Amino acid sequence: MINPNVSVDCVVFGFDGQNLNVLLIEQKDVGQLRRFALPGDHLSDNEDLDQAAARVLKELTSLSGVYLKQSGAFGDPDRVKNIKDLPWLQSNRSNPQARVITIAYYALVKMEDFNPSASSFAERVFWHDVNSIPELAFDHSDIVKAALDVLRRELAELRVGHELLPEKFTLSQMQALHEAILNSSFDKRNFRKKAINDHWVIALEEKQTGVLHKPARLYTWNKSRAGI
Amino acid sequence: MINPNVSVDCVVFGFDGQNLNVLLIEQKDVGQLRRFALPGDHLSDNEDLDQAAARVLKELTSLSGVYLKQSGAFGDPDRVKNIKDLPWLQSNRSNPQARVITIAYYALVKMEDFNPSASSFAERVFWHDVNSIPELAFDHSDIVKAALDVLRRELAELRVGHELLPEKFTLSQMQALHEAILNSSFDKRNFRKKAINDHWVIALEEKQTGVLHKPARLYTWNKSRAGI
DNA sequence: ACAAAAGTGTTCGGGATACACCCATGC
DNA sequence: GCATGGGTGTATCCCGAACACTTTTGT
Repeated sequence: MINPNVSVDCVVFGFDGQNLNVLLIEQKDVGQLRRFALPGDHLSDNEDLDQAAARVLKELTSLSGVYLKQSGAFGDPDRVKNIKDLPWLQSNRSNPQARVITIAYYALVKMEDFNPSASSFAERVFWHDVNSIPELAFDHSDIVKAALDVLRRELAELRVGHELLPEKFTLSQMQALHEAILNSSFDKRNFRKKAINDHWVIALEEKQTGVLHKPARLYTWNKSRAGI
Repeated sequence: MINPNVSVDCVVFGFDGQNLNVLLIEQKDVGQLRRFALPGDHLSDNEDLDQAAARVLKELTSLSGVYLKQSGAFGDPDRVKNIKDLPWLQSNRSNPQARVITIAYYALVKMEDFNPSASSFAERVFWHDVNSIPELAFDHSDIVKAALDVLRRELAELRVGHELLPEKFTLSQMQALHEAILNSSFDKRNFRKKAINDHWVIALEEKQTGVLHKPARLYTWNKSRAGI
């Protein structure tokens, strides 16, 4: 049984080594409207909120094994009452009027690790650059904004981001990650000093191969230090 | 109509100039069990989560005009299934088995400003020192812990705490507030330097009266600076 | 030899910390 | 005059910010 009053929505941020993206779905809708939304659906009985988020994400996008963290609850009584959302609700919900409280989750993944693929509910699943998100269904734009805030705060405390780089990575890759998430840029020397002095990473006796420039030294996360 | 699946719980921190306390209720229970819990109840139709928190708090404790902020959602399917909670649920809920997802809110108040008084659901409403909280109903102990974490992070960024001091206050009072919330102590000189240099406060040309020692200078919040 | 990214050191200013004594008032 | 909290200054350290050139590899 599903719970008609409670849903979960997932804000999955994807990093491709360059830019930060958000995973969106294009919902099947009546008419030729293109509706973009976050992957989300109702809570089922006997499942935890965390489990629900993981299940829903997998069902809608085929992504699994993603570490989802709660980022807030959204319960405006009118959050699913906007006229623009009505056609979709009417063709997809047994009670389109029902009020829905949603619990938002967010996650960070390496885009290359996941091959999102659409399921029954979604016509299309795709990544979209986080800096130019189109209009989304319901209050999903607010949910993304809030999740991004939380993400940035967590990154500053190094509680997220470990899953976004390969096992062995270069400091430039790590810097690109921080720059993409925080949408800013840092001085290379200062960034490296900090990463090393604060023991975020451990230097390996290994270098990149196959690059057409000076190969960079590889590093790995200092697991005892970082919030892994 | 109330929503059987969603509730709000309020963690109201109270400051008396000395110590940090939490507002608890003693629920009416069958038998002679004393049950302590956070003020909380189900969401009603057509009310926002924020409104629900304010309403519930007022109904149960008579506190109103309190700025409540969300601190998390708790949705373990078994969070209201513990045997210790069953008698109360049976005598107070039409469907004691119903699963309940709760949205937690927290607030900070001056204890002297509020005279909590019990309502129908609560036998007693009282403040309890935050450092020695008794066992609470459901998962309310976890909710308090989580709220305290959020509160401390917000205080560090000076986003809370303004409502806890009189309009005009001394720097010692302010320091006591920070020390109570963060459960630590600071050097007087350094604390004052920071409060003044960072323009948290504005010095007034006024002094305390009626104290049996050197009267302290009074200050007020710098409203343009602080997150008021 | 050239392109492309890696790698590296120093200076400066500001904020956090540590620390001990005199001051104004009420009784 | 004594008890009580109010009030003040300085030295040190560490961190963050700014800033430009040389090195290594593949082609």
